[in-house]
Amino acid sequence: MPDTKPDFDIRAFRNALVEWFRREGKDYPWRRTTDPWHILVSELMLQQTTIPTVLGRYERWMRQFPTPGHLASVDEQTALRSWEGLGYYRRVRSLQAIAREIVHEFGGEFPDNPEGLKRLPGIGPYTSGALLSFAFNKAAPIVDANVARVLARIDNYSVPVDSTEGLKYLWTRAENLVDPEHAREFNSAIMELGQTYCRISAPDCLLCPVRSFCSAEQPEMLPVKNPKPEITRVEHHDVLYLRGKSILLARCPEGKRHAGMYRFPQREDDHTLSLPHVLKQTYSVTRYKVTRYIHHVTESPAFLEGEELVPLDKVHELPMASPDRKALNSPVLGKLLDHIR
DNA sequence: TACACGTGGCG
DNA sequence: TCGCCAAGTGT
Repeated sequence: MPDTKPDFDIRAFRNALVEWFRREGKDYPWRRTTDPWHILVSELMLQQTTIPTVLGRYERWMRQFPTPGHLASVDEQTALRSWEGLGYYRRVRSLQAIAREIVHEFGGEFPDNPEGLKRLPGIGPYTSGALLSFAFNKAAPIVDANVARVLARIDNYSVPVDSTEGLKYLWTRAENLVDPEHAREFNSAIMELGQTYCRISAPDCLLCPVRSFCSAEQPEMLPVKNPKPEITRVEHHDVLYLRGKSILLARCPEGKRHAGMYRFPQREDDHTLSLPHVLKQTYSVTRYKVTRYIHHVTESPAFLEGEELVPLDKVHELPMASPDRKALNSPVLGKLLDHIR
């Protein structure tokens, strides 16, 4: 068992890590607060998203929605629009659902225990631990990709970290290691170690503050992960249809990708496909590599479910996924739109 | 359990 | 150009 490794001095490990963090830890906006609302926003933004991306968005979001009440009171479209470009839009729906629950059910107070937190949508074991430690300084474990890498290397652990067995091991190990006296600093430290010295490629073991605790023989080979699904190429054909000073857009249905967001209407009929395209885009979305053609349609198509004409001066208010926003802002479409404005 | 869910940066 | 990856969760 991980907690019974004979020559591993847990207290010394905690001290080395926390002291390193106090010396060299970075200063992020979300490390300057213990307000659970601020911590929650930062954690949801940071899920599968890089720190530079979040640094470019976090403070503006907090100015717009400084309390749960501010997000609870706007409509979903406004919330989605504010999240635009960050991806994984379910996160902002969860955030708004949580905000409304905090305001209307919990009198504005966050739960400070794992049972209460994990009942909230979008909060899993990682985010629960992050809130408990970063906001409430409680000795809750966290395991994210950084912690998994650090722990796998420290223990020279070669079971896939995304397997059931691997996850169980890592969470148990994280729970044993977390410093009960300095949970906030310890969890920040172990994550930051994974981003700096214990990085994925070319780890800098010579400068690592906990190198004397590490068993890794070939750190660059750890952690082991399960293989990823293959990439599938797909083609989409969409239409640009303008009438007066409006554009035809489709609202994505609930429960599907980009739910609640607006996109160019899709068509697969032979007539549409026979028209020359005004724009060709390629982009990746999860396991798909998409080639998307936008055809300029001049005769009114039959409107399908969820499609509506949107005045061009309102388009900027609607939430759109990045490829659609980029298409709309592209020079070639811009020229067409300017022509009728 | 395996897959869906976005995006941008980097080697 | 391409594959990999990031402070994961829901189903």
